[in-house]
Amino acid sequence: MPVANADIARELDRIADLLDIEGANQFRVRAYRRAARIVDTLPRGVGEMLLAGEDLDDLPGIGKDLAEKIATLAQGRHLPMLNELEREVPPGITALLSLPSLGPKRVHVLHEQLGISNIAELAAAARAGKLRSLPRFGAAIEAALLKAVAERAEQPRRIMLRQAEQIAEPLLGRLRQVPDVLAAEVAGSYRRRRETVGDLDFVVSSNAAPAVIERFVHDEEVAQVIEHGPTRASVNLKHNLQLDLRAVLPASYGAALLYFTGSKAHNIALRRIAVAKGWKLNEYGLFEGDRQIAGVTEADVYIRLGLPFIPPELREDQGEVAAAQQGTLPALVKLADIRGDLHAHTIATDGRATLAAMAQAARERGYSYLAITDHSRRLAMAHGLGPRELTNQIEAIRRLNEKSSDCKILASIEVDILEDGKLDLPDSVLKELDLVVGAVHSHFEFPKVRQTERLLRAMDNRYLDIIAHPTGRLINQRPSYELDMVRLLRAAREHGCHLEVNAQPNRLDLPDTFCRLAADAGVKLAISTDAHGVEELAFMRYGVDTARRGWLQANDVLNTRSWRELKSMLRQR
DNA sequence: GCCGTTTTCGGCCCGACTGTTTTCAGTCG
Repeated sequence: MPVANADIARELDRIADLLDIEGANQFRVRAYRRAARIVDTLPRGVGEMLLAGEDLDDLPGIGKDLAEKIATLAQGRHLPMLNELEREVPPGITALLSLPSLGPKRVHVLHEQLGISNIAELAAAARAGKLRSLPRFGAAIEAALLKAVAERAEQPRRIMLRQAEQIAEPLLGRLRQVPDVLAAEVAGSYRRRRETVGDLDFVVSSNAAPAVIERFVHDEEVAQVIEHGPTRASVNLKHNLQLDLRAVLPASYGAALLYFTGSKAHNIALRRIAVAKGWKLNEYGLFEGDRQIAGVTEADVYIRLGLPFIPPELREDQGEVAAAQQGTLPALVKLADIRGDLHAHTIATDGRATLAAMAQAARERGYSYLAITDHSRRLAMAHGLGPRELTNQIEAIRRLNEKSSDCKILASIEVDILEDGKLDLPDSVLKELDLVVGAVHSHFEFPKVRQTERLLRAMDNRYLDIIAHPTGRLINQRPSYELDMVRLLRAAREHGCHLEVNAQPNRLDLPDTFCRLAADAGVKLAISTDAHGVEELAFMRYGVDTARRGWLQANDVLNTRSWRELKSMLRQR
């Protein structure tokens, strides 16, 4: 049984932590952290890559030594080096690093001088007042640690992008109203449109930074000020989310926006380019000696570095810098490219709007088509349609299309893929539809091979056009079922079947990394909202965000096409 | 530990803020 990439990455991070506490060379520590991140973001399993005979040390940042260690971990074997480390440093000690103001140096001191190796021991020592006399400790840190340990149970986790929007947008609106604020933007993973957000990063352009910061820390949403200087503040919001605010002069706004949008790895890649040219890049600009040569806008900085503008969604150090240098950045799909929606429900099953209302809403969005995809009968909790009800709905759709022709309603279905891979409706019914969307709603627990073959079997049905929410994951709630994505993509390509990018904010499924893999495999994707009400048709933009993070261009997406073109790409009726 | 349009050795991204200090180390992003 191969070890999951995330588990390998965790081990590498643990090694980095232990080395760090031991006082190892910082660049060695960094190499392990970098390797952890690389493994964690690989679109494919390490075990799988090794079986295919691929060399891990072809990956930039992975050399001979780390390649061997990763291979060992992938086979579920122990690293002698890790055993060695754990003899010197108790393994549980790394948990201490998660506490504020505790880094490797102070944790090292705690262990050396007081023998502390876990959070309980730390709390006891803090209560006894033993920490304040340690070097580089004091009464303030001792108190902060006691407080942190007490609050540790309610650690906030990353929240979904849509939730973050609902907190960030009103705040941003208020910030832009402040007189001395010339411009303000939310940067960070929010601007990169990651599916979840760990904190909010606000960047402000102003000639009066201290006043802006001062005013902001008194905003009604601020629960606690963590730190507060003339150009920067960190606060906790009432929503239990941290917000970092940074204010710079207009001349530095582009550089600051670039810097705080990240990702950190992308920034490092850019700085390396700057250094190679003998320059320096920081949040104030690009500098030749003391002279600023770029930084008013982000594009400025990129151009001066010899690169085209790189959209925030691509800034993950996943090859975008090299692509920019070679002039092969993708022209990412845009919301305006979308011409219709291929997954939507009505009150016939679990939707909240009528067929007519959904059709009208699609027309108002300027769509050329909307597929009505109610559930099939197996999904009893959604009052799934049987053959007779579906036939009635097809009739109703035809009548609707006769009345109005500017937005075609497609007769479709979200048909259940049964546990053996058969579809939940007979072919005689499916062939009457304009489009067939299939989905897994049961037996998420199947092992990988069985689940994969179930989906391959479903694709054997010549009427299945699109597999909806292909991994089945719900963000922060339910992991993906086990699935061999490479095998699925290969089969989809061979069968001319397509996959969905479900735009529901808690699904975003296919996830971004798999979108990229799908496009590379030549599989076309439908970006669909799975709307259960008229307002959810607006979720399309989240699907487009995910697609853009997956490097998709308009050509990779089915519903950037007219219905005529799209129809010719569906499977033969 | 990785890596190479000056290098196979000697570099490796950069700065703000805090609490500890009496000039700065450590943490954090």
